[in-house]
Amino acid sequence: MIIDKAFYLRNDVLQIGQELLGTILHTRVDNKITSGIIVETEAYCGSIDRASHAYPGKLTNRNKIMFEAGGRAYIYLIYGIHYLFNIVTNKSDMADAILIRAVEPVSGVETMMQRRGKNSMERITSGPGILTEAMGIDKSFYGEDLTGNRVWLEYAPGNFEKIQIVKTTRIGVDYAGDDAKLPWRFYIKDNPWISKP
DNA sequence: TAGAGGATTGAT
DNA sequence: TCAATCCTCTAC
Repeated sequence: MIIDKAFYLRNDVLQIGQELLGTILHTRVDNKITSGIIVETEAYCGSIDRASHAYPGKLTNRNKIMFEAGGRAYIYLIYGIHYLFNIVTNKSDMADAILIRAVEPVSGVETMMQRRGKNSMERITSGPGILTEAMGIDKSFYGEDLTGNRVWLEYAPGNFEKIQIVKTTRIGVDYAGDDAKLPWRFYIKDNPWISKP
């Protein structure tokens, strides 16, 4: 079952960040469908979180999609190299978003290995910058509706009930001072696909 | 309009 | 440990 708009529009980015674990992310690029179970996320809250691009409610040309209503994709380039995929949540003017840091490949594995230039499944989607490459996500997905037919999410019945969620600090946000210590990174306990330093 | 730096990765 | 690499933001 496709995850609908109401899921993303709730005013609780931390709750949504955890509920996304175990759901399935799909993309359709070049008529090829790739899918993966979301196993690692990070929450960013624009109004109170110094690690967020939208702190403190700052609207720029880059992050403006975060101020739209939830259920859209926020894509941006980091270090001039990698695109990162974020899910916008909450109602309009509330700049909350969730970074997808890792997925577990489910289908379209051949396509993902090909895009990553690898011969094995090892580490083809275990990191925010490489899962976008594997799934064909680039800047053209900026603002894409997450209930459309290029990228969408789906509930995986039973998954959420059986997983254990680990809460810890986010990665690469040392510049955010005390907010870098917030336990807003979530991942599935013992899952081999989470990103590793 | 120029300059600094980043929600990362992979090779050394 | 460190370079790659380019877009965005900020200040002049």
